[in-house]
Amino acid sequence: MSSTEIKSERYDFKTIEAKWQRHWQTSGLFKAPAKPDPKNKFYMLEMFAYPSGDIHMGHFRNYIIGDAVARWQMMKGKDVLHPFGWDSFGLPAERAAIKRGIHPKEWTMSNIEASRKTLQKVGILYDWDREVVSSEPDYYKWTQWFFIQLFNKGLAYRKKGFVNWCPEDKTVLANEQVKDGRCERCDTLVEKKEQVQWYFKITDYADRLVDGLDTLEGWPEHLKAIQREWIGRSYGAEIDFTIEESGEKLPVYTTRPDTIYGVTFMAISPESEILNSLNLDSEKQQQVDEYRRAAMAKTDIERTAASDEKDGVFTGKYAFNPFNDEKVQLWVADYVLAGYGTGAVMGVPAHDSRDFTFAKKYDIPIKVVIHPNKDTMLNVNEMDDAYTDAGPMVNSGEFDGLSGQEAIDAVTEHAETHNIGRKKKQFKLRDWLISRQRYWGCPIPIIHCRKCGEIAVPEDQLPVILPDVENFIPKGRSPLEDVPEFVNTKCPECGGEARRDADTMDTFVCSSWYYLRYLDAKNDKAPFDKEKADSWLPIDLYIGGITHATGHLIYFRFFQKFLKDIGWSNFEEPAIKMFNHGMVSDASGEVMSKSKGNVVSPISLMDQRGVDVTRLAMFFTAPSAKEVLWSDNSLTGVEKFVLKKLYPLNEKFRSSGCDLKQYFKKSDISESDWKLYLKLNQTIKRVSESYQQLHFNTAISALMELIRDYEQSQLKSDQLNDYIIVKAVQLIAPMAPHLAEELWQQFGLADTGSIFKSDWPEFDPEAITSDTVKIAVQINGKLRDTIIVAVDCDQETVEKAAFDSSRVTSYTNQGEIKKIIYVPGRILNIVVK
RNA sequence: GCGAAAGUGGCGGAAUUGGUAUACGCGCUGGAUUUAGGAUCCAGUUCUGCAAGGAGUGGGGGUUCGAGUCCCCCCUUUCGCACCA
Repeated sequence: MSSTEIKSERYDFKTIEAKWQRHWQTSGLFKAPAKPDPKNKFYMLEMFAYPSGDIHMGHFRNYIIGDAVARWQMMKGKDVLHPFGWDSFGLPAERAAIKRGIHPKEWTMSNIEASRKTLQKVGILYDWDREVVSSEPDYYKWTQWFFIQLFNKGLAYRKKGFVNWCPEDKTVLANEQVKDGRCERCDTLVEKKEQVQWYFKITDYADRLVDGLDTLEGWPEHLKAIQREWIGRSYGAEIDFTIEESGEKLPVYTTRPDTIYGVTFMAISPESEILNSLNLDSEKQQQVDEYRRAAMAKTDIERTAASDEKDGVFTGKYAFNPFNDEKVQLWVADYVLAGYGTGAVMGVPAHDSRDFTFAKKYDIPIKVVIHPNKDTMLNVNEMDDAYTDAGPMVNSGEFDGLSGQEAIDAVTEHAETHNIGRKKKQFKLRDWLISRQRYWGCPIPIIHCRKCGEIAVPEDQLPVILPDVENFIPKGRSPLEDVPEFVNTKCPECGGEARRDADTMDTFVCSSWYYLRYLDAKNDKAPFDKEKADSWLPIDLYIGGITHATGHLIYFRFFQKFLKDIGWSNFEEPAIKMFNHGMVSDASGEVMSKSKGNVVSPISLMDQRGVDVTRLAMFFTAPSAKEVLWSDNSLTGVEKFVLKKLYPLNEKFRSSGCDLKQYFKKSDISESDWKLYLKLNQTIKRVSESYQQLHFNTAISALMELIRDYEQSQLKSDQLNDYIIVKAVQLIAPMAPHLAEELWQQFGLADTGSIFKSDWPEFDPEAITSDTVKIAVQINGKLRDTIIVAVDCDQETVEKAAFDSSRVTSYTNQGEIKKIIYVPGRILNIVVK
């Protein structure tokens, strides 16, 4: 007979778990009201999940945090909304379906079924009535509706451009989906292709996306920093250079207009259109064409890998610096990015490292126009890198002597008044490329008519249904292209022959608004009802991985802002608090993965040791934000605690019928009982604070201490005995819900309803501090003794008590007492010299 | 290279934010019980020292009566950005 079986005779977790999971579902414990009291609501949300069918330790951790918080908030009397749904469109489903030779829809739906059951088995409570499935027409109808709203405002548009192309997945990717020049999903090197694609004009919201971060006090600073950097706002000036002969304007963006007199060349990106209109000599033209071809054939990695290598080709043409009419060489160089600024830069080798490297390589003149300060001069021949800091301008005509922001402002102002430039703000953020050449996604609701152009599908004709097709294997162009009954249609404007857009949307579009659909999931007239949605918004706590910092977490903020602009919401930001939990790795710190064979399934663990034990073990191992190095040893301590201490409380309960709402009075109970009552109230305080910070590990250790002290004392008062037991069980309930609910019933309290409908314990402010305190007595800051005194004791009495100790006097006798510092209730420090 | 966060026993981690460092748990050591193993119970467990004592929160300096906590320099680790002009 194994030990587990012996234990389970007493704590039969399988029966208990099944019983309460059934009960919570049938009683609708987590059914949220349609409209809550906005001042007393809590919207708890974990990130939209792809239905993979199983659940790994990382998911498990994510979900139990959300579950514990939701249950806790419910006990605190809040109207709680805790919904769940499935991000079911996209590549993984399609890939899995191809592998198994079944349709993605079939695969998706059976996975959702399995995943939902798993979550229920883990005891995670959601309001399943609000479940959404992004690949179902009743959901993606509204994804299309959003597209059309954006389209109508000019925020969804098509343009030709160089895009990231993944040759493995045979689709284009957004900038956010390319990591280190590789496809985020399959790690294939991304190529560049010039194609017409759909974009969302997120750059229109760039300022608000940056500025809004300052209002998000509940978001981790680290995460906000990542977003700020990604959006990459910078201030500078655009300055118009002029091309020799043609006189054509060639504007450049610079953050350092104060270096304008140091320009010795200009460089244009190989992708730039300007190069086509330069009228180059045939020899130069050939060299330039060849360079452009070579540069564009390179992947981003190749182009950026050797970042200290800079190369380019001289075009044979010149441009004029509008500030001093100096003639400078015009180059093509692939270190200049096409998508940023104007796709051309002014080269200031003395004050920009990249320009410096480039100029050195091609013997382009270097001209110093900034000095570190008035007394330190730069000598071109001695420079081995550019001087990029601020400093007084020199060799700059009327601007000499100005420095820093003052210099920048003066130069910019000069440019503006002479109409040769202007103040400019730039962003690194690009528009969001949302079209994909894949089958399993939300169709783009646009009809292309030869006469009328791009026409949005009228709203009453939504959804544009994704047709059921046999052959959805990616081949480099949209599979829907080859479905005539889908593509061929009539123009809604003129009624003539027209074609449907055959691309599907990036799944990140689907997940940009799902949090709103939960608020009115069944609405077939609108994506949601504004009143209902605004009564729940914003999300009070949003839990998910930091990996989405520059993707989803920017996109959904963009959508919320857009909704506000079109009058569909009163809120500017979707989530007031964001929390990133740490990863779960194996015991040696390796990420768990199938190929490494180190994956621990939370499901089999829970089968063997119980859901609540597994939950508590995960909570206890580390604070939620930190990485967990999981080993099954993590279970040992909490398992003992549950089996030997917590569950056996049912035998210690005395059924005294105590009043849970009352506080005890010191005069009514014995001194030793009072001591434990103090411990209880300190524990309530500590545990509540721990929940607030999602530091469940310290909540558990506080409860372990309480139960330890409880067992060591024999309580005289039956009332207090029961009071402490019940409060302790309430305190652990959000983390170990089945166990707590079971004990609650065994205590005979179930008549009043679920433990999660009971009042979260409040500490008795009269019973936080004991009336005696231990004071540390220090000599010169070093602990020498401790004394116990009354809490309201004055300094004189404490000193007297301290000097009664020979351990203290043996030090004070060795010198003169210079000073005595007393921190009431804590420390007495005697300075001896 | 730039930016951010972190560094506490053998291990996971605590420390009311400047006030008794190492709570709670794991592991380990000794003892009890047991035919044995496992399980359980009791005691111990930062290092050093027989002890009194001394040292001690990555290293070095500083502020303070008092520093894991604040300031400066350095080292290490993790993460993010990486030609954004």
